[in-house]
Amino acid sequence: MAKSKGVIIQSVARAMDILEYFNKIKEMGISEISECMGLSKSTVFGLVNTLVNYGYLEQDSENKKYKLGIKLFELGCTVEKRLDLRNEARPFCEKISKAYGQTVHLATHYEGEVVYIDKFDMPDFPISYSQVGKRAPMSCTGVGKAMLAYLPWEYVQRFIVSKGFPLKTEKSIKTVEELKECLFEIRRNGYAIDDEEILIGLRCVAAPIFNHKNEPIAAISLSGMVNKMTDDVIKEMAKDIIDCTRAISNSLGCKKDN
Amino acid sequence: MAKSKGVIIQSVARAMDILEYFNKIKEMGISEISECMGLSKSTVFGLVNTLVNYGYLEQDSENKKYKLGIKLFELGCTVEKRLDLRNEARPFCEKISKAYGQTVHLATHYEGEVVYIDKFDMPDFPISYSQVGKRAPMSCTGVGKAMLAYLPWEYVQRFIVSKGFPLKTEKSIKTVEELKECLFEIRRNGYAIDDEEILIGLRCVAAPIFNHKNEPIAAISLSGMVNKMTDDVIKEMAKDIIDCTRAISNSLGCKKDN
DNA sequence: AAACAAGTTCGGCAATAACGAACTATTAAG
DNA sequence: CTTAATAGTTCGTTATTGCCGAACTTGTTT
Repeated sequence: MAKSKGVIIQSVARAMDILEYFNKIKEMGISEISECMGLSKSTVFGLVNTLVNYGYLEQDSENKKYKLGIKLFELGCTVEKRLDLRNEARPFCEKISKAYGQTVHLATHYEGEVVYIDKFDMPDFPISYSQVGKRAPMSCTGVGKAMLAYLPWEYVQRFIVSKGFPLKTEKSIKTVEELKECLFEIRRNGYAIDDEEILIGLRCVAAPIFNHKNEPIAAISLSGMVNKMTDDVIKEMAKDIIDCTRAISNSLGCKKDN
Repeated sequence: MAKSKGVIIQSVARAMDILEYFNKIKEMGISEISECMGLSKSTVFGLVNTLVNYGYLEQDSENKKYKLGIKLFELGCTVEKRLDLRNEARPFCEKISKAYGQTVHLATHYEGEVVYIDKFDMPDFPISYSQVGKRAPMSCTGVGKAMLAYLPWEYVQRFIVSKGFPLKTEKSIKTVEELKECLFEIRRNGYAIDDEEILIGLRCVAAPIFNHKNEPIAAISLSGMVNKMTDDVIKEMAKDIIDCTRAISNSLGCKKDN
């Protein structure tokens, strides 16, 4: 399932494949899992039973089906606290979201994917594709491209180019040349634009956040419907976003202005 | 490590023991883990390497140490969304917290322990023992006792009595008789009081939340310093908390008024 | 009441995880 | 600058342990 590097303990890998499955399908029984994963019922039962014992899965007493357990919430909270970036960024994101009345995303990257770690939605125009904790392709999002532009080319090569470009819409980046050109422009401007590349009708402006080692560890974006996001508006937004990301970067110990 | 029920897959159990460890000590190396768990370095390496491959652990590129990975944040967020209780309760908690200017906790229970799922802190008087995602003993907390009072006695027996009573302060419940007496009174009053039973100087009032099956699945508490929490104040607070928990219980499909 | 479906248990075989030792890499000390 | 020490990683062997198929149990449907 996952790209194996070095020693992989089969049963542990299978257990985590099962958890992964539950991240998509929230409730499943033993038979269902064993069918999906091509394992015998008894094997799955052993794994699931172990996961239940540790609180990673819970069994519904009514329909006997299993679901993700509260232990994952517990561990997830621990990780969340480590993301102190989130706390640093929160007031800035809130402010900018209110200022423009648009949705703001805060995201980090992990192995070539965007992971949303915070979101300030507009009640009247909620964006459903992004949810805190969820992933999205880097090449189709403003936040993703903003980070890619400042990541070493080996990273881009390894996690983006070699995997092929996911086509979310017909405007999504399709080739390496396109990507290179786009990243070059982002570095020149200091901000990234997503012009209906993940969802038709949606445009975003994003800028990267740097840590003390000057690595782009996150990004912030403002998203809105195409008709409201004219070139002039975007330019204005970009200024404010860059002010924000610079301030956050500084608070994380970043010295330079990228 | 954990109480084994049925088939337990050793390597999976060990992998989860490792994750558990990281929930306490945030950064560890291979040698450190292998020492703590009494396993050979190579065994630990295999497990850790598998966990890294799946994003459950991450290795710091500088000091080579490992820490909990972002995948846990991802799965934790999925679990969090399932806790729709949290969303239902949030406006009520916020309101009551503001009304009294005191800290409000929302907690559920799992295997005889309280798990905090939301918290509204007072900036000028933050309570540090409770953090979202963390656990606490049921017998020492208002929220815990409020739920225990309405849980079947087998539950109390199995998870509380048989485990012994944790003594957080000298006022913590020490005996079964004390507990029985206390739970009886909670049922009579409809609310629970924690009088410096988890932390000296802290008093709480709590009431349980019921689901559609009339099971006490959560509780809300108001906490404050002893001098502010006089008997009269507590009685007044109790009324408001019960109003809240009744409303939340109803929104979860609970018909009865307990 | 019987047939079915889903969860759970059992026993035997062989794959696999565990271990110790050897090998790097990095850091501390002499 | 050399050596020692510490921590991370790899390898090969062995028997432990996890895997499977089949049987058993429980509950539901026709």
